[in-house]
Amino acid sequence: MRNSILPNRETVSGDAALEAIWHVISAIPRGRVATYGDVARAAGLPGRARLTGYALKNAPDSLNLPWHRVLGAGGRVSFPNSSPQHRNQARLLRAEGVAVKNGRVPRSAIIGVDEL
DNA sequence: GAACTGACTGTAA
DNA sequence: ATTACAGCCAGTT
Repeated sequence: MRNSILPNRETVSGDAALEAIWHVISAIPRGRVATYGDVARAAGLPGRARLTGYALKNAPDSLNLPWHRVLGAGGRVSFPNSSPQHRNQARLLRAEGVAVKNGRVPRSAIIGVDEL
């Protein structure tokens, strides 16, 4: 069912999964980061790292989601090094005390599933 | 329903 | 370290 009854939603289907993902991301403490895979796993969606990306892209701004705290595996920024998005993310992370070095963050800043 | 796409990941060259 | 490639699973076309 493609939520055709929902009035103000724009064709969102995996609502539960997206909400779970958003919830996990919102729970990431300031100054820390998590990986897509770990977020998905913590949301009860093992193996759906990509879905995490989808959820993030599709996330409404009204949620004020800390999207910048979500990085690729090994604490890598999932955007091209020269991309404005990448720079923005790095800036936001540094603003909360996370050292971003060449699109990378220290392992110590990355938190595991159990801490999510 | 097949094919394409992706804010992913891990392995190999 | 970089690039390629193959799994991966859902959502979109």
